[in-house]
Amino acid sequence: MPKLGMEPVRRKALVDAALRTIGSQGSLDVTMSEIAREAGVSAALAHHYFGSKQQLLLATIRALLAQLRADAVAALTAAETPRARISAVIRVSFQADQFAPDVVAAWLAFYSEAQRSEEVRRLLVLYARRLHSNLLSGLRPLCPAPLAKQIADGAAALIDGLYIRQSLKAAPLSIDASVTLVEDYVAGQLNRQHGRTPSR
Amino acid sequence: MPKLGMEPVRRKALVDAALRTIGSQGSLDVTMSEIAREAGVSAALAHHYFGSKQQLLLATIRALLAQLRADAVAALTAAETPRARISAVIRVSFQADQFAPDVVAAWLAFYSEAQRSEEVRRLLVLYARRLHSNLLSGLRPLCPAPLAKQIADGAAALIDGLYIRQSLKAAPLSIDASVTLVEDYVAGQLNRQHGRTPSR
Amino acid sequence: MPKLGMEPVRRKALVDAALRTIGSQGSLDVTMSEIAREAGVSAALAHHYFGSKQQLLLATIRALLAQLRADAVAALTAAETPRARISAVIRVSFQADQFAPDVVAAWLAFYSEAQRSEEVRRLLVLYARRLHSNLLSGLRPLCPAPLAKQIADGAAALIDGLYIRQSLKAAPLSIDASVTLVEDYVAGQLNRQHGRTPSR
Amino acid sequence: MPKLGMEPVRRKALVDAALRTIGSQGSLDVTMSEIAREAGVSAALAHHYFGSKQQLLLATIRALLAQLRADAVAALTAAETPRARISAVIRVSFQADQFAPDVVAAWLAFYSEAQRSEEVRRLLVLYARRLHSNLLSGLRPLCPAPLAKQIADGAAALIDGLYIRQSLKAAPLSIDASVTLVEDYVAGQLNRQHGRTPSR
DNA sequence: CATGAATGAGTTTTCATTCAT
DNA sequence: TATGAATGAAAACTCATTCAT
Repeated sequence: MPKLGMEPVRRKALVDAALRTIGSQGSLDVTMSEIAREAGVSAALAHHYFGSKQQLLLATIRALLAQLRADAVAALTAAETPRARISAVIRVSFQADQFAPDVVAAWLAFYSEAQRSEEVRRLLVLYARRLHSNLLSGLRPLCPAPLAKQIADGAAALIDGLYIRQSLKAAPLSIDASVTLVEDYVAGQLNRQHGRTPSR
Repeated sequence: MPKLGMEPVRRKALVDAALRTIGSQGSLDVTMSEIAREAGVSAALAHHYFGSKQQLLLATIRALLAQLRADAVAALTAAETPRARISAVIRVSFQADQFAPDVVAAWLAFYSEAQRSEEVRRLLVLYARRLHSNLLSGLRPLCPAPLAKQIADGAAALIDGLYIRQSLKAAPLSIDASVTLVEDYVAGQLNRQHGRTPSR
Repeated sequence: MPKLGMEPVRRKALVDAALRTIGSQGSLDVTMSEIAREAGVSAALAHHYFGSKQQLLLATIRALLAQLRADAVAALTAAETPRARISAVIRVSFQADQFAPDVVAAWLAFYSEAQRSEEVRRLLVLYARRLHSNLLSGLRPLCPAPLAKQIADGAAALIDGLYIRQSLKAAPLSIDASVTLVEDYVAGQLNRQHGRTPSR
Repeated sequence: MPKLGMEPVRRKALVDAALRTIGSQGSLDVTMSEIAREAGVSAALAHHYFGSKQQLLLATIRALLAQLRADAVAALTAAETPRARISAVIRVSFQADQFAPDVVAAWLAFYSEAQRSEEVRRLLVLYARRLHSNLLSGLRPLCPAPLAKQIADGAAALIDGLYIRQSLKAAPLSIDASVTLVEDYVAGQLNRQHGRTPSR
């Protein structure tokens, strides 16, 4: 008995299933059948709704980024000072569900895919820019523009690097330690503006 | 025109071809045929010498890491002060050939593969440990152990993060800028030891 | 034009095709493509339904044995005296469709495969046991247990030996001659119980 | 330092290696490389001497049959009465080295191959005829021609059947029991000539 | 005499995708 | 809306065979 209005339900189920499957296998090399089975539908249905595996993958990445953006927006809205905005951005990046091994593995797979798919690349660049600009919005009031930009670059890289290292599951830093590391970086760099110029 | 003693020649040619192919496609999803063609031999020969695709891939990663290690050893040997050791490690990580888009793409692919292959994971963990300990060897004389460890963690993550961002090819930091970023991080953190304890 | 409920139809078609192909080639070294072509479907479909070549092969042997068993059961049920049971078992073993060159060739191939596949071996041992016990059920009322067992061993071996010789297609014994040979063996051995002990 | 007169040495080594390899794997699906390795030479050399895998296989069967024939000739020569000739033939068929699992497995593989190779078939037919005629030479003096032929057929089939059952390695009859079984068959049939006609 | 080097042809297997129902 | 049926295309891997040395 086909129900009406199933489309959004199925789409979401499939996107969720895709994320779970990719996360648990740590690779985009999952089959449509696996994803569909995980979602409890046939592979043909996944095709019906998304047209192709690539499209389902893109939808999945978009969903992940949308979630992250929503969390970031919420956190930024709640922050009352520039410094608090910075901390909010950092915290969101390491919040439990984003930093879970599955999700980290999925992120990695997406980065890898970005080498081949211009569209995936575009999405990740978007995320990178957003992270950068979110950090910047907190840093700009606190230091000169060039330094703010540099700190934002560094903090963003640090966050991504902690993700990648997390994916190795060896000597993994805890969420707290990760947050501390980035906070310290920002603090250290903000401090420097009053001291000597950068080394090297 | 078969010549004798071709085995090492072919092995190297295949490993090099694999790295090039993986780098240019940004994925381990390259076929043995592609790699073999790139190396100018038949796919059967690649199997003959490496037994399986997986083994050729492992040999490729090992070669990449071996090169990196050799460079690091050379750089560390030449360094005369602890501070110089740190800079040497940083510089090696961003030296032109390692930071080339192809190589960065290959790295990313390897990280992704580590999710599925215990052996690949082991190799990357090894690299991570080595980077960490190389940094530590320069940091230990300069600050208390806990701080040294933390800075090493941060610098390593920063390096990896700059790699990952490089792979997106958007707003890419130059080699120099990348080196500066890490140097500044280390400098900033070493500075902090005289101030208050890390935030949080 | 996909129809529903094709699975059992295809499975049977593939098993039949496998038996025909193996029989006509006299070897398990047939390709999935050949079998699939014979069944009028794609090789991919054969994999879809059986998972692997080995599984299709096993299903084929099982089908052959199941047929044989069904025939034996029917024949045994119809037999009214112990002696008739023995004759029934013998007759079934040489019934036209089992003794056809194709089927004999397939049997041979299966025996050969049993050397490598524990599962195939198990199936053939099962068949051997059944043949033995079917013979025994007729023999037991007619002579002491040890002799019954010996006659069953001999008759079973004789049957198998006639099969193997049949496969050479040289100086082939007819079905009737084969049946007579085994019947005579049984008769001769049953006779002996009243005479001297076995020679040697 | 190539030695002269190596040809017969290598040929024998390869044929022996082939028999061992086929026996241990229970199949003709052994590779030239395996055989060559077992013989301690390169696969190329095997080709050099035999031209093709098929030729090496044929040489191997011929060697096996030649050995069997030599044993039979020796045993027949030693036998002084017709009855003793029969027993000699039986004994040779079950002598330890022929009845070893490896050799039995090889035999089976050859029978299977006979379905595809006319040449292999010819060789096995030859063996079958020889066995038949060897038995006949002992039987002819003891009973009328038609019965002699029938007993020879039966004994030969019994021998082959015991081989095939041996290959299953389940409830295997010992060499002695196998010999007894055939002897009893012959004795029983020779006896019958004085009694009633065959049943059925 | 002997072999390492090399490959073409072939086989199993996987999978995204299509289609009729 | 949903799916079972079906396949073409591609990929890893194997192996007998050839050839130059």
